[in-house]
Amino acid sequence: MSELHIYNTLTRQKEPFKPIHPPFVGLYCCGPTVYSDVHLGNTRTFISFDLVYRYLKFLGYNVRYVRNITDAGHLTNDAGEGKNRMEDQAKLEKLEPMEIVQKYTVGFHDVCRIFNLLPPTIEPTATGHIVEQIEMTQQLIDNGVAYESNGSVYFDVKAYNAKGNNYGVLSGRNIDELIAGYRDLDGQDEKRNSIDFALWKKASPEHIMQWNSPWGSGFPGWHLECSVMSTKYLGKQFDIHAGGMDLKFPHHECEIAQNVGACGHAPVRYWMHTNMLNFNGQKMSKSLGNSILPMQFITGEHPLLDKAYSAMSVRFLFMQSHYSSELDITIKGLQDAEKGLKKLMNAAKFLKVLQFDAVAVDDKHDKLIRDLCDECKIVMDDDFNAPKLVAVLHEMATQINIYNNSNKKVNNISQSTYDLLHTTYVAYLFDILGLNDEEQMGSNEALEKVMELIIDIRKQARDNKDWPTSDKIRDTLKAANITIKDGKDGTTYEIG
RNA sequence: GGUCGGUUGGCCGAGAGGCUAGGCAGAGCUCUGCAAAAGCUCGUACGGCGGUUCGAAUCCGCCAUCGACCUCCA
Repeated sequence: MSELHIYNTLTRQKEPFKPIHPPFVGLYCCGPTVYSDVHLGNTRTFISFDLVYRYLKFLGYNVRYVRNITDAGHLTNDAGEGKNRMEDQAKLEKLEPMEIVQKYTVGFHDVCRIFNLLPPTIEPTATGHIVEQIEMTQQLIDNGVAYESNGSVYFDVKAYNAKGNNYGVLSGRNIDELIAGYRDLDGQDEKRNSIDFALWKKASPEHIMQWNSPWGSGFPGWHLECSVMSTKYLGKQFDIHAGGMDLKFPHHECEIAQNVGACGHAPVRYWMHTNMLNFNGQKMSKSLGNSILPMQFITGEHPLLDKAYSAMSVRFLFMQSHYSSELDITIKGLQDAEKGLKKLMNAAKFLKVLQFDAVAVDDKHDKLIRDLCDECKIVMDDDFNAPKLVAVLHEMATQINIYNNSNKKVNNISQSTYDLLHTTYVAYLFDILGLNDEEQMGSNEALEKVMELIIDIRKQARDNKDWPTSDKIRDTLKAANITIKDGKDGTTYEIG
């Protein structure tokens, strides 16, 4: 039996996965900032860790999956001065900050549902943990690695390193080089060193989102909430921390420093980072005009898209590349994914109607099927290798199709192998890759009855060799986006 | 400038010192009133130059090239 290995970005190697307190596993993923729509790259990360969550559960672990909602406190330097994003956006749209938060949180959850993400077991918000953030800030001051300055509190990176710690362990940076490379930004004069980062930020009177603290009225710094919430729900040391590669520095680096500074030891055993998403070879960004929202893929309403693509096609496209690889989305890639997914779903349908009828077990073929089933676990155990799993599923689909073509009889493998094929294919395709059959989901009874009738009428016409009528039905339906499929065992239809 | 990753067949994308990845496209075939759909079969690639080795796409070095991060960002 293989065992799960995870590529740990902290140690830069693949390591066997040993939970701290089996069978429990703590998994933390940096969630979205709900001041605007989640974008697709963000979605890729969440889908990647949905896969991780699903697979850990499949392996029998009792997983607490925490994914936060950042609804306060992030700073932006766009205008040359520190401002609260939530507040900026609120002014633009003339809404209350919490209205913005609510709107985009709901939108985020819609996207999660459509892409078939399992909800995390806890989804804490930053604004719901202000007290804890103040407490951790105080703890860091007490421990001598943070200082108050003009109503704000900063993490003292040099003092932290002087205690034998290493700010830069995760991202491979060196603080002297960082200090040398920093450009001047407003508010730097409050800091002892340019690399010090805010734990608590003083709020000017016009800030709408602010809370009282021992240092005056203000709001928490960018990195603090994740340290606080992961510690609160997963403990001072937990198994897996996940996020996008671009969060490695400074966000995750700061998180480590905060946790070590407050608790005295490293918080996370395995760090996992997803790679970036591009569109037509370019980073997806608003400024380049190639940013497409997740929902726009579903509706097809975007100039760069030729048509609508289902959420499952997009999810499948993601599953065809490893989470740690860059992924370039193209129209061709979307089309390919659509077809590949359909093939896998068709095989799942065929699998349902196969009948077991072992006339003579062919040991060689029996082994072939068993090996394919075993391969599913082996490849997933290898750092969640979804693309390879997809390849194995395709090979299984071919075997299923061969049975389907031979009178739907499974006649050369043992009953137990047949059962294994059945459970394995379904488990990995639906439960682990998290794909579902959208065609089936979209079906409704009334339409099915109508189609049954139409197909029957067409059959009569065909039996009478009334080709004009039969072709008219086929062509008219085609124009209505319904494809008639004449098979060996009768006619079926497909929407789309 | 610093840190870290890529460069695989027509396209996408895994793998990794010798053993078929897989998908899409393409070709052939089966089915079929025609077509479509569906299915089966086939294809032998690893940026360049050196080196290590019995053997390298896989390891080492150099070069070229693309990109990410270093500032909010998944």
